[in-house]
Amino acid sequence: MQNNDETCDMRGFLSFLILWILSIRPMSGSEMASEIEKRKGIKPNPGTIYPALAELAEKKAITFKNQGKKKVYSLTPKGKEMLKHSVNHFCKIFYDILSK
Amino acid sequence: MQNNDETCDMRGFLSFLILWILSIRPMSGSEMASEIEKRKGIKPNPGTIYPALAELAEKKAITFKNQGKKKVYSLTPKGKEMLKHSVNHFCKIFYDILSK
DNA sequence: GACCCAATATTGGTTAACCAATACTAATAT
DNA sequence: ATATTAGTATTGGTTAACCAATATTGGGTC
Repeated sequence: MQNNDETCDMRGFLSFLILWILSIRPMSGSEMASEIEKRKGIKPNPGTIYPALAELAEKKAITFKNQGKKKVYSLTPKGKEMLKHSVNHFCKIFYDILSK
Repeated sequence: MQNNDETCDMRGFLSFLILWILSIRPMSGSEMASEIEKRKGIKPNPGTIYPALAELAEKKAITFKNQGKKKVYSLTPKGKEMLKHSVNHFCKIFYDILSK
């Protein structure tokens, strides 16, 4: 843990976060990284974000369209289902945090 | 990932969850494990929960009182501060999920 | 077409969260 | 006081999420 007072390093949440953010709006890998930086304060490395995107694409949770030199990713119907399921799980665990 | 459709395995959230649950009410390690099972659906193993509790105790985030054969853990002022900080971080990342 | 840059991809290695199995401890019962 | 059992603790090993560094690709520009 980088910060000694930080109990919540978000490890394991990256693909969840990706699906969530893509449900707000489609975007490219580099935009994703910046969006995640806004939220977490730490920008994921290329070696982190691209394999994560590749894995989600292989699972048919996301697709992309080439747009210039970027790949604009968006959710597939399967990805939306997965996200819904994960959000349910998430909320079951943390239901009483949101109403703090 | 156990479930192929699960994007959110909560790895890395255990100590955060512990602080959160202890802020609701003090409880022992075994009770913690059951409470976590209720939320996550998976009960953490002894080899997971007790080292986590020991680490938080060493950081002075929690203390305990012996009560029968149990150790009833509760938050210290420092633990409350850490939790507050972590909840802020958490909400910064996931602020728009809670209002789904 | 040669060069440059942004975006994407890959490789190799590290770390830490977690589990399974086993050991210890303390209270209670017989 | 011995056995039992719930609770707590430990040990050793596995796995996967992540990073740092490097490589590749694809557009634009001169």
